[in-house]
Amino acid sequence: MAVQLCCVDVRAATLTLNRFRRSGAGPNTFANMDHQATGTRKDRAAVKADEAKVDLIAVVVAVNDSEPCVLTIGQADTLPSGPFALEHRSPQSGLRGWVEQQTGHPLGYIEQLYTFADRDRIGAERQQRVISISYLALTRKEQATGSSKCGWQSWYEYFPWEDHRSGTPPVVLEVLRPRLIEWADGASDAATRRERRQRAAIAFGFDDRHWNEELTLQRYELVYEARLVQEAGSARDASPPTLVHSKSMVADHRRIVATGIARLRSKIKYRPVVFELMPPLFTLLQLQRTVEALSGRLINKPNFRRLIEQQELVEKTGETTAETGGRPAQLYRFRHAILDERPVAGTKLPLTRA
Amino acid sequence: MAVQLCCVDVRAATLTLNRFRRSGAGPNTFANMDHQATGTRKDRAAVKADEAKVDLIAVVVAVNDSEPCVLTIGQADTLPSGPFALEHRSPQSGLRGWVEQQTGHPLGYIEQLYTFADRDRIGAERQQRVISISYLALTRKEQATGSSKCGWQSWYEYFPWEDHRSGTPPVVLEVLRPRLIEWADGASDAATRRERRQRAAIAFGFDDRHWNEELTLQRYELVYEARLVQEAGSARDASPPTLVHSKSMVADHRRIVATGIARLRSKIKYRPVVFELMPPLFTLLQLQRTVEALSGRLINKPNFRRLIEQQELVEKTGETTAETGGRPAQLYRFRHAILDERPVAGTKLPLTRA
DNA sequence: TCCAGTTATAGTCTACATGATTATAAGCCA
DNA sequence: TGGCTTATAATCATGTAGACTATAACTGGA
Repeated sequence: MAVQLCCVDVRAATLTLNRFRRSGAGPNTFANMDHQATGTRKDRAAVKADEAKVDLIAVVVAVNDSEPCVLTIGQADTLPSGPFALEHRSPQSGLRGWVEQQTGHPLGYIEQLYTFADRDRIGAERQQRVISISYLALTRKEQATGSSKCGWQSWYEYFPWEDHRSGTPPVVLEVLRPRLIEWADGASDAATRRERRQRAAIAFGFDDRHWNEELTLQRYELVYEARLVQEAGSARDASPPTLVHSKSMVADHRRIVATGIARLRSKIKYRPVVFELMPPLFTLLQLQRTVEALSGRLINKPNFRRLIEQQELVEKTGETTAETGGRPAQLYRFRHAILDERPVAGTKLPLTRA
Repeated sequence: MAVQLCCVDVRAATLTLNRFRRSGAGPNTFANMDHQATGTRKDRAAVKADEAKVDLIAVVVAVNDSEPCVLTIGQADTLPSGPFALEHRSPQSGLRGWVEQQTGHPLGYIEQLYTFADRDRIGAERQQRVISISYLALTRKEQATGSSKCGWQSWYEYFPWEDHRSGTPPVVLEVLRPRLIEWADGASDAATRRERRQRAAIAFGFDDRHWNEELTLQRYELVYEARLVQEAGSARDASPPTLVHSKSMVADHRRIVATGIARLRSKIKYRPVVFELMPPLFTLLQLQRTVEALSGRLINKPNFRRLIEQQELVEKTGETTAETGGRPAQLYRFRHAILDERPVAGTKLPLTRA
């Protein structure tokens, strides 16, 4: 039990983990649906087995002016997505099509995030399962064709507690901490109380622990479980929860964004994916600011430069730019060749928490 | 172009990458099907859009006597799998059901590997897409209920070039290297020849490069592209390829196993998943042998012990065992508590290649 | 013109982790 | 008893990460 709980894939499978926790602990809309559905569906299984609708959904990320952004449609509360249709050659190409159609934005780098299948979204009319394959895409804003159908939102609008570039944001200690402690103490048995407190402390770095920027998904799971975000819903709850101020999204889209952030924050440390978000020419400080925007924490400048330069990930162009205010900076470009030279060339970054 | 090619997710998406390469270069069964199908399907799309069969498929791993094994059915050439049916509460539970039914083996730890959707498996009768969600599962052999329906196969039967515990295996330098060079030189243009040579050198550590055990999938992709494994097929080929001696599997199951191996080899370095494969009590050498079995390379003993002990991942039981031949060894157990104490407690292992 | 402020860039120092190696202890078996 | 096995402790050299300092080059305003 403990074994399985703890060793589930950090990246995204925590979802399953927490679903399990929820369904085991008290009334929850999702968990209930789960049980009901299981009963009624079994009869149908023989008739119309294993048919499913497959959705493709994208977390498209860009960084502009040191602000990491995610591409949305609707009221800035929906991720671009669409069904995986037979005419699509591959899910990736299908995703490109949907995103371009809905936002006018062409995609470059795409990587699969996670396939969500255990949430109980049932097809509108018939008893049908919906499976969502989520993807992380990296681009630059400028590549947009000026379509106004879409919007770029700073991802810290949805996760204000994730930005630690100017120190721990007030919301963490002033709002989240007391609320989470409240939530922890609201558990019926002592074991759960202790476990909840510890989870919160680990995820948010309470009690002299260090902040770990990669735990974005775990943190979202916590505020969700503690019903501090709108998506968690407040129906049938005796004590209406006071929400933490943050922008919400439809369905579980915010959770998917959290999954994407966590993946990206982890990945920039061992693969040179940051460059997908950079313009062709850039200064080292611009590069640093981009990494800082993504990871949500500041980096020591000399160390950053040293690491980047000694890895031969970039090369000088000879040109300089004076747009930075102070002494003109060298303009660098990404050395694409590095990817052919070294096995799985990593971008080591000075982001290893103490 | 180069950007996207190189930055695709190493873990599994290399599949897409290489599919792309193949379809761009010469006749290939898969690539051709791709094109044909795209044409005929488009008409149907409006009528019966986005319906799909979803398959669950498992790479179940166990280690016995320093031999890493994968659970198979049939002629040791098939992974346990089955359709994701409406009666399944979640894909994980569905997978557990299928594996237990087909092999009699209960599963503990499960993590999602990758969702394959772009390969052109079409439903037998009707034009229908098949999506496979693959999972990596870790257990121990003893947990089997003695069902004879299944078989455990050393994964080095399928990938003989992956075991470097007694140095570089002869097959690499004596067979693979010349064949791959042959294949590289068989390309029509010089650029492709150079690129192929470099890919082979990186993946297999030729030309004084270091062996990187995590590149299992890339290596399989190479031998597949060079048509050195049976799955690649030899029909319609002027020069019948000479196969490298290795056990093959149905469809793309071997590729899925390669994906699982790569994931596991990477994961044991930063998360304490090895313990899922260990008995409750074990000696440090047994633990080391297990890690060595998985990674396919030897580890420095004192360093391994130091790393394991200082991370407080294990604790002494006080008991000792004399079954090891020499001086009796302390029996340890995994400290499950560590998972609650530390954020995302990692198992650092002295496997960082120089 | 000079100074304050900004950024760029080079270099230093320390602590610690890693890799390689050696030494000693404790059992078995011939 | 001695030689074999393995366990376990300790040492040493190397390299790297993190923190810090110093200098260079430009802008804009007094």
